[in-house]
Amino acid sequence: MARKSGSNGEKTAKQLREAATTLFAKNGYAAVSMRQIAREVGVQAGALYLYTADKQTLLFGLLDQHMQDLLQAWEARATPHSVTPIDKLECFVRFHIRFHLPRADEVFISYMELRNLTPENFEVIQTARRTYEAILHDILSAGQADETFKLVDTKIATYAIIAMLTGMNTWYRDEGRLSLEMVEEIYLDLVMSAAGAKR
Amino acid sequence: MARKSGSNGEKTAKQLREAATTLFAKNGYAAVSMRQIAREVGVQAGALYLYTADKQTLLFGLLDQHMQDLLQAWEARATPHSVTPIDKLECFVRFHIRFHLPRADEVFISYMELRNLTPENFEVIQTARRTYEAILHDILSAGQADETFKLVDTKIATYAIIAMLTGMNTWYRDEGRLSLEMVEEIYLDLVMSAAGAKR
DNA sequence: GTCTATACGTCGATAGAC
DNA sequence: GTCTATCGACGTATAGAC
Repeated sequence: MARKSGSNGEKTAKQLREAATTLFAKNGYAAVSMRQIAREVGVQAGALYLYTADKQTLLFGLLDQHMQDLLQAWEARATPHSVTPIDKLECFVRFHIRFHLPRADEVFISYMELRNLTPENFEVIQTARRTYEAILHDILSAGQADETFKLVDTKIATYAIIAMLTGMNTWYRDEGRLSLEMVEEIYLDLVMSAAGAKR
Repeated sequence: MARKSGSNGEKTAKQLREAATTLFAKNGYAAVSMRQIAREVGVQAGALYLYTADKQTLLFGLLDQHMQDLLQAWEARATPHSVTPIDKLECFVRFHIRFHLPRADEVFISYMELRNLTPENFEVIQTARRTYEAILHDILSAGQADETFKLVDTKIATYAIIAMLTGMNTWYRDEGRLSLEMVEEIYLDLVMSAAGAKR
């Protein structure tokens, strides 16, 4: 119920998000026109405005959804508080890779199109990003406190590890030399070593 | 000689490159118009075409210059072949940070605007980038061979280390908590640990 | 819900005066 | 070397028919 007879609005809305994600990732927000998106969806340009107030809102919706998905996915799989910092760090690394690797387009635009957000929208995304960074920073701080990690600066280590992990999306290809599982082990080793963790 | 009387073309050419770099970094290639750039330079839009064939050539020129500067700067300070892998890695890390940190805008557009290059221009930049990556990869491979480093995969370690180092540009501010020298030491420690180097 | 038609602005690039 | 003027195309977004 509550569905209008003969309409397929939900399907169109989904197609719109998918087409926008793909096109923004490939060509950039500013370089993609509403006409292009409409062509991909299979409707006329004017029809898109039934699903988004404007182009900016469309972009923000994609980024906001991505960040919410990320934080909710973490909450849904967060390890109990009883585990050691090393276990927590391993959990975080594996989570980060498994979440980000299959979402290349979303991750890409979430980093590349930040500057195309209005200041208000930018702040919302930045807040979510800081929340995510704080997860890793808390783990590193705890490990630093009980001397399982040896870090000069936990704040910079947080940035460095996230940059290292996310950089994976720039080179990883499904058909490539390495499977997802192998990539996970390799990065896990790099992160543990960088943190100075004894394993 | 060879300078036309009364002209200030060289100064304008330089201003054009600087304005384009700043604006592309801040707003993105696709979002910046030739009229905006002209306004920044202090000339009319038409006058820009005395200095660049078109907008694409302008972008490519900036990226190509940046990559050439990078590779030439490395050659100019390359350590003699006699040093150990650890010394070489330290040299590379310090070089990378000192080169990239003061060039935030150039580095930013060199990563963000790759997709706005024509395929031919993209290939030129990619080749230069692979040349730079090979420098680090050679160092890691040598250290792996003589067992000063302990890496699961030198190719991925290369990507990971460069991503980690370059990520610094997203958070570093001159007025921030840490000086360039301190950042250098912190990242050096992270890289050495990640490589499994005994120091 | 989707269409056509269109308002209205800006774009990259060029022509020709000075 | 720089200007003004302009071309033709394309941009976002809206109005109103169906």
